[in-house]
Amino acid sequence: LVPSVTKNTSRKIDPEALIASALAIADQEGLESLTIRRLAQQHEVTPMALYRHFRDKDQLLHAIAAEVLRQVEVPAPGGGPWYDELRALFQAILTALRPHPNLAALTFRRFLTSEPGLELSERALLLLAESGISVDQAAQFGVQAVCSLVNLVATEPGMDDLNLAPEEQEDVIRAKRARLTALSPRRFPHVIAAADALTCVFDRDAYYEHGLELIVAGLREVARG
Amino acid sequence: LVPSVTKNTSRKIDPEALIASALAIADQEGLESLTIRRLAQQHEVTPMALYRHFRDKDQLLHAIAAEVLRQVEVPAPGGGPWYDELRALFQAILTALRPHPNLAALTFRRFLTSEPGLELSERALLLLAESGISVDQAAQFGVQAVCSLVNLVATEPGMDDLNLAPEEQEDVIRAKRARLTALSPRRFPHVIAAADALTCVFDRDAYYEHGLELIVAGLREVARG
DNA sequence: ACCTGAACACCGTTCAAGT
DNA sequence: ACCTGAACACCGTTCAAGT
Repeated sequence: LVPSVTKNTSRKIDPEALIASALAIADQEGLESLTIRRLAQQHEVTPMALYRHFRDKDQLLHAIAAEVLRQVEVPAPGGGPWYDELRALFQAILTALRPHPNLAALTFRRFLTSEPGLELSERALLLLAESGISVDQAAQFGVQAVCSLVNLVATEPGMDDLNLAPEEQEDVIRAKRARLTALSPRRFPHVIAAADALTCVFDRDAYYEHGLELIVAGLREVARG
Repeated sequence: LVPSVTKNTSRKIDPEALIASALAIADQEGLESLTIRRLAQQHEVTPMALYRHFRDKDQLLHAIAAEVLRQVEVPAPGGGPWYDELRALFQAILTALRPHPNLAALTFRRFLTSEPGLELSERALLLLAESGISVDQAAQFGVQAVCSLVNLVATEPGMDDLNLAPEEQEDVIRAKRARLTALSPRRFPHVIAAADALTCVFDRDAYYEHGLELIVAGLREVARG
């Protein structure tokens, strides 16, 4: 299913090609399809050959998560108030994460354990420091905000089974909506009324815009004291 | 390691005891230790015997997540403003989740697919409707807030390896902190300054209080327009 | 109705061996 | 230095059989 971009004929593994196809597999078939054996097979190599390049599977996941974070194009400082700068930074992170919804959740733990993640964390903490809150509060709120950001992508409604065929995907969404609208209107009137929005995102850009606004608004408000 | 609370001598499976020990295993040894085979062994029964009570593993996970949500003691309506009522509801959810950090993340998907989850969702959506935002926005913001809530518990710093011995846990935290403080002070001054708060929560109650405040403050602010 | 036993198709990973 | 082959200790799950 996944087109092997670089057929390996030389029996030599290119570590960069390795994480590239790892990314491709996870994007197209889901994280559970990304296995050592599968990846080895795609590179026409023994599973054990990969262990020459990655200590274990966790390090492979670390590498692809770091790769996604590396693709964030950190905006140049714009001289605006801290919350506008922070919103721009978060926006850039969202832009990098959105093509990889299956990997988004994976990146969270790498914000403090990878080079590109640390770069982003440093910048976020700097901006939060400008807000006037304490260092400890900046740390907690920053981590919480980044977690929300990541989960905005990872839990986008209707993305649970992104690895299915588009038509099959529609069926799943319709089924979910049906289960909600079939509930007792006496007990769950608000759930029923919100069934559409709870099961599917119509305007994706608006979803991310509003989601980001909720995060930034919260930070602004707690910073005001 | 896990004391089998109910030794099974009758070769009959009690489904309630099943999910009880499933909860115990996940709590004490982590979600990856909760396997069909392990659970069957603890009940002195063949792995396949469990399939008489659960269609597959996902349904087992659903059952234990729903059980956690069932333990939420929904506060009685207090007549206060919507945000105070919502905070009280979220507070109650946190209280139920905190004893089960390894299961918290699992509950997110069950807020709309289990009886107790729907009860909580209905109440949250009702309160958000009082805030004056549209039904669709209430849906998106509600889902996002609940996700943040759940992740407050699931990603509490220093809880990554909760299944380790307390002393070993301290070592891990110290190691993480050391990796941060060893960074270049020129490139990552704010990360270094925040190293303590980024790796460990000193005052747990304050952590949850502030985290909850950030979530509610955001909702209040976007509701104001 | 409920449990057993053997088997299948997978995992990640170790270890010794090849070149 | 880098890859192979066989094996180990696991998974979830199917299927046919027992009682």
